[in-house]
Amino acid sequence: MPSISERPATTSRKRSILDAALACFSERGVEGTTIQDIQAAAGCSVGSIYHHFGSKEGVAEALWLDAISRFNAAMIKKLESAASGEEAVRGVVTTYCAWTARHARLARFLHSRDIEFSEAAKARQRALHQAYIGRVFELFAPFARAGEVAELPLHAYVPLISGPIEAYVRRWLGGDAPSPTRVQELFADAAWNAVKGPAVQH
Amino acid sequence: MPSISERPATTSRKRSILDAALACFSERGVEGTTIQDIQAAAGCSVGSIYHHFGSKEGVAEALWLDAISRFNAAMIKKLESAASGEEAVRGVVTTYCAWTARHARLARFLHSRDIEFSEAAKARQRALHQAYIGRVFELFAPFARAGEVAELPLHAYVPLISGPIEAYVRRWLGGDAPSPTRVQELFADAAWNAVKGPAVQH
Amino acid sequence: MPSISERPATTSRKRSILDAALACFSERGVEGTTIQDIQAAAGCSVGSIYHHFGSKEGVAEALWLDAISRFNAAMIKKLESAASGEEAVRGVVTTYCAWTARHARLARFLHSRDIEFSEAAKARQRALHQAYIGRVFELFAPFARAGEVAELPLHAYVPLISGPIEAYVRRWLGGDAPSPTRVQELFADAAWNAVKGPAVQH
Amino acid sequence: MPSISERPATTSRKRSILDAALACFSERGVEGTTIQDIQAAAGCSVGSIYHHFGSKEGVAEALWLDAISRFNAAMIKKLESAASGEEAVRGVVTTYCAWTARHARLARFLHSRDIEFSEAAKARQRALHQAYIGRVFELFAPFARAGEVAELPLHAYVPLISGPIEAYVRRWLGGDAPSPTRVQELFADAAWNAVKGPAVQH
DNA sequence: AATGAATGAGCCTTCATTCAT
DNA sequence: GATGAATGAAGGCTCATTCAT
Repeated sequence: MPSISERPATTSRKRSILDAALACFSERGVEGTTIQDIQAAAGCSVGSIYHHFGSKEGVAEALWLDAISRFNAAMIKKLESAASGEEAVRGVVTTYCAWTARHARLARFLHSRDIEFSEAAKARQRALHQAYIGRVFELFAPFARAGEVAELPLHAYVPLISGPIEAYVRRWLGGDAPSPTRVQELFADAAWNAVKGPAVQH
Repeated sequence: MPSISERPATTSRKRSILDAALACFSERGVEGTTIQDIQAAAGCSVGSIYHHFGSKEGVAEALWLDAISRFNAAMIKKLESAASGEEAVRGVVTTYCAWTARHARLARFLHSRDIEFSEAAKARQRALHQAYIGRVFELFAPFARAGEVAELPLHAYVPLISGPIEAYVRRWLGGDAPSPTRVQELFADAAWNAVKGPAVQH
Repeated sequence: MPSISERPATTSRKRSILDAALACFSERGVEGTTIQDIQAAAGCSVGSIYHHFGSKEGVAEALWLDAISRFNAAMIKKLESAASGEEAVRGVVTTYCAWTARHARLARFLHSRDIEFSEAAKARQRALHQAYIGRVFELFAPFARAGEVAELPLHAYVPLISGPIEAYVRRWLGGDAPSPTRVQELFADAAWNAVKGPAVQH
Repeated sequence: MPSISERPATTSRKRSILDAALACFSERGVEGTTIQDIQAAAGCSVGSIYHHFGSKEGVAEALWLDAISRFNAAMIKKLESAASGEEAVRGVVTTYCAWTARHARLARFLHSRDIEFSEAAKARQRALHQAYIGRVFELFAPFARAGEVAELPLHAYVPLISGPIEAYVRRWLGGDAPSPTRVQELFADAAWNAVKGPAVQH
């Protein structure tokens, strides 16, 4: 089972290339960023990027998987400390807000849909996602069994809980809305209302 | 005030170029599509595209504004027939579902964020959006005044109502979830719960 | 059946690119020649080469097939006028000499083995070769039936007749031997001796 | 005078690099082979190749001179045991066949013409060749003086004797003809007929 | 002797755009 | 309006070579 924990530290050169790439990607998009851009930002040679990542796509993929791992780790950590269904659901919304605010560029990168990843990268992502979503459902299971959380179609939970805050954050990242911290309680309410179960007093 | 109605009829050549472009864009993305691709798909010459749209970006922009206009028109039409706040809110969700299902490629194109449009196009879009959102609030105003719809921060309404179904549809377009028609009532419930006002019996 | 005749005249731009490529290839080899070299020699743009030939390899292949066609045509023409087996065999040697002397750069290009052609090009070459070798055996058939030419393993004829002059010419093209015209009668004798049949007075 | 004998023993590391290089060269050609390819095939580091050979060209040159030395040694050994002109000439053909069959990859490498060697290497090669060809003519001299071998232009001997079998072997190496052992007697006959002198009964 | 990360000049190729017909 | 050959700037990538360890 793929690990959900923080990725191990990479060599500083690899790390600095990823950091430089993120800066470039969030300024000009992935397609709009050239290898020259990354190389100049990282203060290394073109060859070094290819030595470590094989291709420009390889850099984007490494960054993508890295970002997913970090996000998942933050979310799991929060859920592991939740003592009730409500706390868990509200935690998803607030953690989404907090992580996104702290890692705005990484979040923008994860939201961008102008990348076509290799099959290998997508497979790796699916593995990460399976491990992640499996753990999430595992953590929610007790609350579901207790009737705190309603029984809904499996694919409905995530959109119902995260959809509003995702949509809001997208607008915020695009400069079309104020900071999400100002609405997070409101959106946490909505998320909880959308999935709370029969055992909860209405 | 920019028109919200259906796009004006264009020459059949322009139309066929837009159709070809949409097919290419949804297969390979905007950046991934070349003028040659569009030209081959439309069965015309390169020069013809430049004659009608001036540039590749011009094609994407025309298609973008066209899609927005069509979507907005469908939504406004639905809202104009809503007799209550609940009917209006649920109408947003179901119309979003229905339009997206009927125009999947166009929806995917609108969802893609790999385009950097010209200032002129963005201005035109803003104008369309202002007209649209203005009309939407105009149509909701009576229900808000009657307390059917809650008073919330302005930027919260759209994410709360459309966020879940948008998130779901994104997954569906990506092949990761079943057809949205199966969950649209559930999501309409959630939308209504999220914004219904004090005048409504809970 | 593929034509053995001279290839039809191509547009002058294509022709001038092929000519420039030949000049470059014979000076620096195929691997050693860059697209920039060809472009500069042809006085055209980089794009124009790609427009007509698709790739650097495409240029080399077109030149290769062109050279083969021309050589084959010259050889067939000579053989069609041969009235006896001896005349035909000696004709192969003298035509080889003459064509090679007149088209030294093309001959050097055909002799170079530093090219790896595409399957499509190799298939086209095989077709040309089949048509050529078929016609050659057709023209030799009467002399073979008459006993003027000996019965030998099929794969032995060409090496026995052309091998010595080919080896000599290779040395000449490499600057290691005098002009082949000075030895062509000697090599024609050897070729005829190697394949003449029982019906010939020894 | 440069030695004609078998190459001196090298360290096993140098040997394994040369073997790996030969394998790569015969699969992908010299230009098509990278230092990385050789390094991977030899199971050593990039630096090690540079330590031993100085450059990629240095590897090819060492292999080239090694192959030439080996071939020459085999040929000289055969000629030293020839008791007559005919035996010598036939020996050239059969030795060419045998050596080529036993060292197919090395033979293919010697046949390839996609290498541009350094002046130093070419000088070394010329020296080897002078020593070799000098020894060959020395060994043929008695037979020539006795009239067993005809008086011909100097540059004609090698093409007349070796040309057919070279041409045949080239086709065999290219997969276009059966094993040369099946025609070697026939080609030996032809070689002898091409150069036998007046003292021989026709 | 061995290692392999780092370098960077240079190459092939793409593709939006132009313009003469 | 339509055509498509021509253009050339710009980008991704390769790979021989170096050098600190």
